[in-house]
Amino acid sequence: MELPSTQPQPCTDPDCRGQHVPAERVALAVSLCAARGSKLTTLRRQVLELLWERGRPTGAYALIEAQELRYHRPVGPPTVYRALEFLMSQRLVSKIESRNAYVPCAHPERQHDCLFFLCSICGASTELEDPRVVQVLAEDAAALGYRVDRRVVEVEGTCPNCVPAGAV
Amino acid sequence: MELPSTQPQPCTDPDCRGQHVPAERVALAVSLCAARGSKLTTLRRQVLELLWERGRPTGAYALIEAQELRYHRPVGPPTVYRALEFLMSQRLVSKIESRNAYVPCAHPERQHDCLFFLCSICGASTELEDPRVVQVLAEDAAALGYRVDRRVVEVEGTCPNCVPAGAV
DNA sequence: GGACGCAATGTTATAACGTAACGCCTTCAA
DNA sequence: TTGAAGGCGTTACGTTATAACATTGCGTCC
Repeated sequence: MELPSTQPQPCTDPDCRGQHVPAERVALAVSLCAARGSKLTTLRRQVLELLWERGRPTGAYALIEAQELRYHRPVGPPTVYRALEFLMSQRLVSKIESRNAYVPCAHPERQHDCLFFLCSICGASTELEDPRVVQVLAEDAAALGYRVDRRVVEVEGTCPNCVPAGAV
Repeated sequence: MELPSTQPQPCTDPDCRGQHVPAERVALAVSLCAARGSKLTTLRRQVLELLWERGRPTGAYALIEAQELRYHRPVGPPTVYRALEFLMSQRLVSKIESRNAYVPCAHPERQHDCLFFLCSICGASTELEDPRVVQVLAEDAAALGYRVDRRVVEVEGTCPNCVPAGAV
């Protein structure tokens, strides 16, 4: 049996195997922010809800449209970007740099940088936590003399649903 | 002694310890493209030269200005983006997704995806090759059923020159 | 030579992403 | 009650990237 810290953790919550019901995730965010004393306002919560409901990396301007449709509350770009900035500061959301898009974080209760696997066909993203990546990058950073603030790890490819069975 | 493939390779060329003279790197690109039968035109070569001379991640619009200044050849955005697209297809250049900027690749003769360490203070970037990262991400991708096309690994932090001696 | 085909580049316009600056409103504490 | 701070609205603009179409240059085939 290996140490937990040497194994990847696709989703360590026993009750969550991809079953990230938006309402539950938002409720978790509400309680987290309450505990932290950070203000998850209505607008910020709505943006988070929209990201969960979308289920895939979503651009800021798509969120603006969605906000109007879903909540009948028209918002400008600065408003949405400010909400995203807050949500990222709370680790409730991550930016997918290679797409200029945003995704909700499955497990904001754990402070970590995630890996993201992105399907270039269907657009889906899968979040993963793997301490080995963190470890290796930390070693490399130390060898180079770098201090690490943030990790961006995005793997683009084809997800299981989009890979024809048996194909390379 | 460990296997080579398990060690990071900051720069395995014996003659290159950061001594990437632009002219030499461009000459390498010329011979590589000749060998591959791909057309490194004057414009494409100039863009590559500019990237080497800049020595740090550079945005497309900065390249447009530099092209005008350095070669007295005004170019439009599509032209520069096409040149970058070609250079990336040849692995002569990588895009730094977290900055919307482009860097020349130190060792295009080796087909690989690199890690990049980025200094948020001075803007410098350091390219690194580490098979361990490739290996770990491949394992994670396999576990998730993903086929991997491209890896984006960018570590943001503070470089040795910008970290005050002894600081965290 | 000249007509064709094709790749590369030029040109115009616009899409997509992101932010600066300023003002109003609410909240909360002194 | 008033002043400070944070959150949001609004306008305008800056930055990054691409669509669509025109033009150029160059090799090939007749």
